[in-house]
Amino acid sequence: MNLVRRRREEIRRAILDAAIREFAKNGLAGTSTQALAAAAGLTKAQLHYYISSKEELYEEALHFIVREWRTIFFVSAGSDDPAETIASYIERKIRHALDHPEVSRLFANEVARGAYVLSRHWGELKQAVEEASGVIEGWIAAGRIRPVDPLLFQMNMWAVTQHYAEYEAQARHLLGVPEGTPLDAERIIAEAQDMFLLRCGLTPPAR
Amino acid sequence: MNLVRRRREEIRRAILDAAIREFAKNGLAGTSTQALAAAAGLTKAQLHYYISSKEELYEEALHFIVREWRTIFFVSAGSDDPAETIASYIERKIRHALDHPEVSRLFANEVARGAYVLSRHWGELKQAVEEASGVIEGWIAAGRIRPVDPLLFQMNMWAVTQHYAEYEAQARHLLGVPEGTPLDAERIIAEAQDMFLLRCGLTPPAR
DNA sequence: ACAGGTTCAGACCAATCGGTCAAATCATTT
DNA sequence: AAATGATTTGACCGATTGGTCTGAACCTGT
Repeated sequence: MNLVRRRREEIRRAILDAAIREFAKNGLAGTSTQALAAAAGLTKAQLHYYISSKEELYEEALHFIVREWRTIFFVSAGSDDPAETIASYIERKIRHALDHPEVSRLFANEVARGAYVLSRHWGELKQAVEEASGVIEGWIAAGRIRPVDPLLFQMNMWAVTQHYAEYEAQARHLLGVPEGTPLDAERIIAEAQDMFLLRCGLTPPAR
Repeated sequence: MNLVRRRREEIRRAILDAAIREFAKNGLAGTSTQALAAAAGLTKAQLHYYISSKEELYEEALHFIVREWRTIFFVSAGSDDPAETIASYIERKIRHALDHPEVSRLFANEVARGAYVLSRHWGELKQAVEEASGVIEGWIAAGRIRPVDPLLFQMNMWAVTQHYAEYEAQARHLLGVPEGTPLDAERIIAEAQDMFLLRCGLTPPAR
């Protein structure tokens, strides 16, 4: 029945969530199937009924993230206005990093290791980045923004927005925010937006 | 004799290097003592003659990094000129990231995991950051730079400079730089300097 | 009520884990 | 040359690893 199918999909979803959380914490090699099973509320044998191997689950989790990001973050979004486009991208990206830090951390960990598993999905990533580069170059040619290295500009936006997920523990400590309460998203977004807009010779919104 | 002592220190240094490399790749849990020993050119038993446990070696590696960084990176360096201070910090930081990416990666990995091992050394880090915040606030008060969130400004510099170590694989792919050749340090430094100087309302050097 | 497949759990596998140990080897001092 | 300490070695420990297998429990359509 489809009640059975729904239950199965719930379990698979729980496994994927657990995988992202656990792999983000200790990496591929550092995460045991035991720990994965426990985090998903299953026994080890039960987990292996749903997945075929740890490596495959790892790759599936990464693939899931890439697919999700591809649909959420596209620099050339909506408006044609450079300031609005950049500001909106940064806001969305930082909010995502603060709300789902494990996702960003898993991705970062994989890239830091050399991204061998991820390399299969790099084609789409490069394509998206080059599309955005085109948009930015258009802005420069039209004199709408100060000249910028389009690739590095994007990488730096990525660096800053990801940072608050990867370095959450450090940010907490430096900003004096205890474990329970969330980081001040507005403050972080404002500073990041100001920075990248000023880099482009654009006027940041009054605060 | 001291030839014996030198030999012992050579081995300990080889172990530390191997530890940084291996821990950076697979994290604490994901790195076996076997792999550590092999990377240092020793047998497992021999390794345990020099270290007492994997955890302790891990902590030692982290402590080494913090100590090293404390002496290399001090934002309030040399000159009193904001532009020069910022530009020099960024250059030093990015060169270090490109030359010793494993170091940055190990640190990032530990922080991403929650920095439980590192937390002991966070006092000194916070102190250094707050000193720098004082310097920056002084610049703002004197009207020498555009108002900035001093803490977030520093965190963003950290984010960008670290990024080219942590995301080296991605940067290689996007910039089209094959595995053997180094990334273009000048290009990366220039873009980063422009960004942070413009954020402060300062004029970047002509290129 | 029963047959059919789906899902589950416990025992189990070889391999590897971090770490120890005693015996052997090496280098150095006397 | 004998004695002494510093190193190295391979065998070994119990625990845990990723993964399998079997048989029981559980649904579900008839």
